[in-house]
Amino acid sequence: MVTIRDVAKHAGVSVATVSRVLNSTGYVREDTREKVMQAITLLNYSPNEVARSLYKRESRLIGLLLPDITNPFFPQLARGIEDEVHSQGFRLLFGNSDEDLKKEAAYLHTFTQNHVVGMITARTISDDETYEGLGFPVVFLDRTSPQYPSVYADGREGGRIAAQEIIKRGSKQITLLKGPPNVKPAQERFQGALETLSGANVDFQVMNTTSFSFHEAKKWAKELFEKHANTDGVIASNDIVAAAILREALQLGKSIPDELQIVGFDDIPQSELLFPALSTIRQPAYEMGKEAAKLLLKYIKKEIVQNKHIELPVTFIERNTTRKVD
Amino acid sequence: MVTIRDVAKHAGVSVATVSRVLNSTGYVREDTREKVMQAITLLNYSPNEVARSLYKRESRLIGLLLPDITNPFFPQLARGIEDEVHSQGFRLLFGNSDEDLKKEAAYLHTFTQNHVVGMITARTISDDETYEGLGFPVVFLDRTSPQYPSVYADGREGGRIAAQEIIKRGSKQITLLKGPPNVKPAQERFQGALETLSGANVDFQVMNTTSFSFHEAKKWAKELFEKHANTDGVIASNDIVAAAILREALQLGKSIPDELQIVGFDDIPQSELLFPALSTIRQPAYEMGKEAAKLLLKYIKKEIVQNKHIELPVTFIERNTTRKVD
DNA sequence: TTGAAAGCGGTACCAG
DNA sequence: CTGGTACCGCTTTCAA
Repeated sequence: MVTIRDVAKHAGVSVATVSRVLNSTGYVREDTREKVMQAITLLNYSPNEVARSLYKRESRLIGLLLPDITNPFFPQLARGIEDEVHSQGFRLLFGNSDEDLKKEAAYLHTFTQNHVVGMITARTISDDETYEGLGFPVVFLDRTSPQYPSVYADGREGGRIAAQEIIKRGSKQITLLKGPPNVKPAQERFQGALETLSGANVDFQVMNTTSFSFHEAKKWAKELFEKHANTDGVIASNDIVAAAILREALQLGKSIPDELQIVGFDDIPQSELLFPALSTIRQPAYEMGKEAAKLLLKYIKKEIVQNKHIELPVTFIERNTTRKVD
Repeated sequence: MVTIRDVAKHAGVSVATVSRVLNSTGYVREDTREKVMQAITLLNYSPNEVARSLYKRESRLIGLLLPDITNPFFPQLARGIEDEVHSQGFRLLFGNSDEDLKKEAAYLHTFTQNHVVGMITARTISDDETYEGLGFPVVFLDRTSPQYPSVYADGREGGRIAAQEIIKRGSKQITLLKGPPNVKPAQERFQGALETLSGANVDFQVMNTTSFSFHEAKKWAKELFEKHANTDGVIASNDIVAAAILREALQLGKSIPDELQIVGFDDIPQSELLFPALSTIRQPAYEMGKEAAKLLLKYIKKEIVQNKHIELPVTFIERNTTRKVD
């Protein structure tokens, strides 16, 4: 491994000088700078991040904590974050929390022990004390937080829109899925939809689904049609569940969207490939990730931030599990 | 930040002693060990990974390079890796390469600069020189490599099985999708299927699809039925493309699987939620990730490894885009 | 069984 | 404009 000392020796200068040209700090005469640069390229030297990190007490690493990368909503987020962060020269220390306090604590520990300059967390359970006194900026993603900077989509509005659109298209006996009680964004969608449904001239029922997983989704779908065979509109808690319901409905021979309309939530890439293609409420996941990264980077660079809370719009993506209106 | 010196002072010993109890190296009398432990818990001390990493020239970080986490096959891999690695006390430095040599080089650089103890790469383009002289073990995932340890599924066999199963179920005019030419596993599947198809009593055509992306998938699907309207069996290069084809076929009013059979590849979680549920060749992605991590960890711990190449079996998952046989 | 001290590879202060 | 050097926090000889 070639060190700064090797470079200094080769260039016939001191390590201090090499450090200066490396970081473009302080004065360095042009010709010595060039000597140093030559030595650097000659030796193919590149500074040791760990040593730098030790002295400066900060690395170029950013912590990223997601509930579960296996949930199709998160890869988009992660990608948005990575693209932004990478373009600014930072790298990601990544972990899945499973919304498990123990794992989360382990990662927070890792992050501090490795001198990350900041972190992004998409945890949705609401117990913010865990994040106190961390010593580096934290951005919450996919949920609001009064104290912490955060980036999120307007879930409540999304819920409202979902309900409005399905009502507008003629469903009269709507089933609203509740989604995991501890996942805040899910509950906001739910509340939004509930709000609109309550005020509208339709019948509706709430079904208490408690998870998002692939496995469970099939279960909810079955249960839904057993309990509410006559429903003619479903507002699902996310696209996975919506896909499972669509599947079950087709299985039962229901015609979509004529007999039954379905609206999902998230707009994961796969939703477009379903048949009929899923109508859904889109959350701009990639952009959310990107915005979160930008926001964090501002804190890291100690720029002044105007809005510590960034809300991104949700939009109704009309595809073919809802009827057309004019 | 509380350092080893603080602990030493509190315990009335030297930093060397604290280090010894921390690492359980060398001799330390039981009662001094206890004094130290008390000081540690009292001060809530935990050692600085960066300092440790600098001296030892190795961290507890593992590099993970995936082509694109947004491709639904990779989150499973990533999760398998993370679970294993995390359980053994290691953490992940993660990046997407987009199969781009520049980005890849940037990450290799990051990994070395941050003293990773090893890395896993799922890159599929075959230019192994990039990985020479890295100074830490590398495990290739999702593809073979003669020199490097690697974990992969038997793609060729998968291709054969796909072809056998679709033939067995009566398709006579089969369309085989080629998949991205630079993605090795895709080409192996292709070759396997081609091999079986060539030797069988069926007509078939090869369609040259060059990517896996969601966006392109729809295009291939359209193109497929324009070019080969009379095809009665499709072997897709992965489940995304298969989903797009299923979608297009249903759109065109084809009855699945009676008129047209479709076999995918990968068995991503979503495939089960399609209607009809997708028959596919399963690659055990999670297990592959886990095995890759285990293999790497063996190298890291300098254990003797029996097989540097681990091949996992692929299996035909019979669902409803293929007909039943008895 | 313990402590002093020399690094690991950088950064930054201070003197010249 | 440049060099010497202390120091970041930990590990590991070496000597006591």
